[in-house]
Amino acid sequence: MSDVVVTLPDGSKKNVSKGTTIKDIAFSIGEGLGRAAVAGKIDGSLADLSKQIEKNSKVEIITTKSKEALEILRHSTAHVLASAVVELFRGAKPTIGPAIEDGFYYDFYVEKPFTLDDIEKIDAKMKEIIKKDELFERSEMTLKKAIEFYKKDKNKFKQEIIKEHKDEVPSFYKIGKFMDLCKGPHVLSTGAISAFKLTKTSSAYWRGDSKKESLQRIYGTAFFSKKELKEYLEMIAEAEKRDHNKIGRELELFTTHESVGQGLPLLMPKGTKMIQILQRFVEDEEEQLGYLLTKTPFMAKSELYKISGHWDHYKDDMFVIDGKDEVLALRPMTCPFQFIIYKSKSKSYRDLPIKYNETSTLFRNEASGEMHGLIRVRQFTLSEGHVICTPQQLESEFRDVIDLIKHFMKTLGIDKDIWYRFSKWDPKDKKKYIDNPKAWDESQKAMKKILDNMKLDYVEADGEAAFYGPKFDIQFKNAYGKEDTIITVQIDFALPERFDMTYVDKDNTRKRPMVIHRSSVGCYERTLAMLIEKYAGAFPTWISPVQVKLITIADRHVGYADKVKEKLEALGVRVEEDYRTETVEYKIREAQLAKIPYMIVLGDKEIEKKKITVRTRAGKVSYGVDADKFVKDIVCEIESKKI
RNA sequence: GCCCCGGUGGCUCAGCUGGUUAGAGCGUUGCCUUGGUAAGGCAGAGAUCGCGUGUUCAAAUCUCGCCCGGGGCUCCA
Repeated sequence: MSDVVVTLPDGSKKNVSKGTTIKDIAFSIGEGLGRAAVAGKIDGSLADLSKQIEKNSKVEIITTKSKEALEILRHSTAHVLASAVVELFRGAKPTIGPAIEDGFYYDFYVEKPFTLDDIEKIDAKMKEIIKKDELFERSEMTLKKAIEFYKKDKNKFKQEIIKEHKDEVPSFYKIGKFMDLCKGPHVLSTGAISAFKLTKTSSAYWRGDSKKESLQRIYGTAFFSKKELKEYLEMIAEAEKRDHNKIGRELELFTTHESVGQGLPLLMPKGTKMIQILQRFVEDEEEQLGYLLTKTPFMAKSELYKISGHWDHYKDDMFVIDGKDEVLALRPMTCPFQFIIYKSKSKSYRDLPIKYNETSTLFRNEASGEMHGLIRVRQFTLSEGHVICTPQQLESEFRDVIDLIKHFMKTLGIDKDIWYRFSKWDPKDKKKYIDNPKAWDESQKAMKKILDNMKLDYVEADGEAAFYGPKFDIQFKNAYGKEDTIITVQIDFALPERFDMTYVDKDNTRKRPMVIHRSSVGCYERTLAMLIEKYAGAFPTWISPVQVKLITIADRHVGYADKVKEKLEALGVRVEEDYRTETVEYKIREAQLAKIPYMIVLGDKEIEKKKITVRTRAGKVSYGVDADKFVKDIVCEIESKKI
């Protein structure tokens, strides 16, 4: 048999006979490598361990340590899941089952949705398949045969996939009796799957299109060891303890009530206090930067939204009101209102840029399954603003906006928890986007150029733009790992024209200004949610709704405590008292659970010496502290907004 | 809008293969007690068991519909 040369990643070459498998190569390099091998790469493309080498090529061994290996394992587990489902549920049609960030899922077309019981049965069946250690056997079919195969199986989804990839030879993987269309690669056999867990079910649309068939999705995850799986599940449980929806309610920041309605949280005094602090901070900082505050109506006639394009592109998401003689709608955005203000008087190039901001209350009629705590609501308050400028000013104004956002993120201590996304339009989606390909192209190019000039690190996303222009989004992940946009900055080419906004330039001609739609801290509700999860409720002092908790040991200390409280409050420190007849340790514990930055414990000694005892929430204790000095320190800390 | 899970005093939960006045802990109210060491003592208040409907001699428990909360899909600040 003739030899072929394989080149390994370290550059070394190896002569092997034609038909040698990747697995053999791995073992020939070393016993350990052989056992750790999951798959391989031939000339850069992934391949099964059982793949035979046919010609001179570069070969790489993928071991359990690499990210790709984990994806292969998870995707292989999805096959096992599909095998179990097909065996247990007659008529279940497998569709797709990819590996995702933390695991995998598989979508099935079934008559009846899966219940929790079904999941248990599927789980048990999967364990059986794994125990049998079935081989993943690869085979190929002609296009015609493959379609025939799925015609017989009445699986139109797979047929659709095959037709979409009609330039490729359809490959199949078989475990036991279950054949599944798949590119691969997979682990050698089901026995390689040692630790998996099915995590949740949901419905999902075929091709992610809500007009297409509803499929049943099963999510799961898999790891190379039980220990890693356990650690992962513990990590998830830990993250969920930070869930703003849980601790936000526990800390009495907000509540909901069924009689108020979905997506309409009620901010309680403490939550409102936090938002007030944030709002004042934002409005003051923006005023320093030349922003002009506006206050515009919560609703307008449909005419306004027809001009802006909301009526055509956004109506489904608006609350439309019957206003007796006219049709009104609650505003989903403030831009049209601020544009009307701009237009109320003619503008010279000398006036630009004009920067309006508004702490605007917005209403969006989200689909009923969308609402989530403070993150996704039907009424929210956005730090919204519009920079109206000349095209020449666009780049520097855009930079200023980003700098402002960075400043706010840093102040809130979340600058390391966010990342950037450049959101572009989808030319195929005529309903969602204003149809003006030339303008889209120009504005997207303009934004990309600015972003690249600023050397910002960002990911690109298609079909995520606003209906009127591309967006630069600041993204974060919630306690469950779900991604959300916290802030967005948009370059708008469409609305200045629709509203016929102009300015008179140096040459005495009317010109079209550019508009930057921007937020600075995002919407207050969502930002609050993010802060709760970031700090697990233990907020930096300056934003904490209760900064100091006053704890008395016995009733006779209450008089003095009141005096201390007065002193603190006179200087704007937010104090909460706890004069109940409970044990001190219990009160302190409770205060710590409530994540309060400082606790003052008062007893006879403190009163005699006219001093206070201060404990931090971390447990650090300072005895005999002068109350005035403490107040000074805390005010200093708040002023510097140190974390 | 679609799928799954849930809704029992302010909170956390038990009861839910239908059967006497619906339980517990925490919280809360009153009195007593108080430098306590993960919860001082005693007494009390507080629940149309999410709402409606049906089945039944009988429903917190079973049907169906609706509302709200949660996890996903779609969508999105």
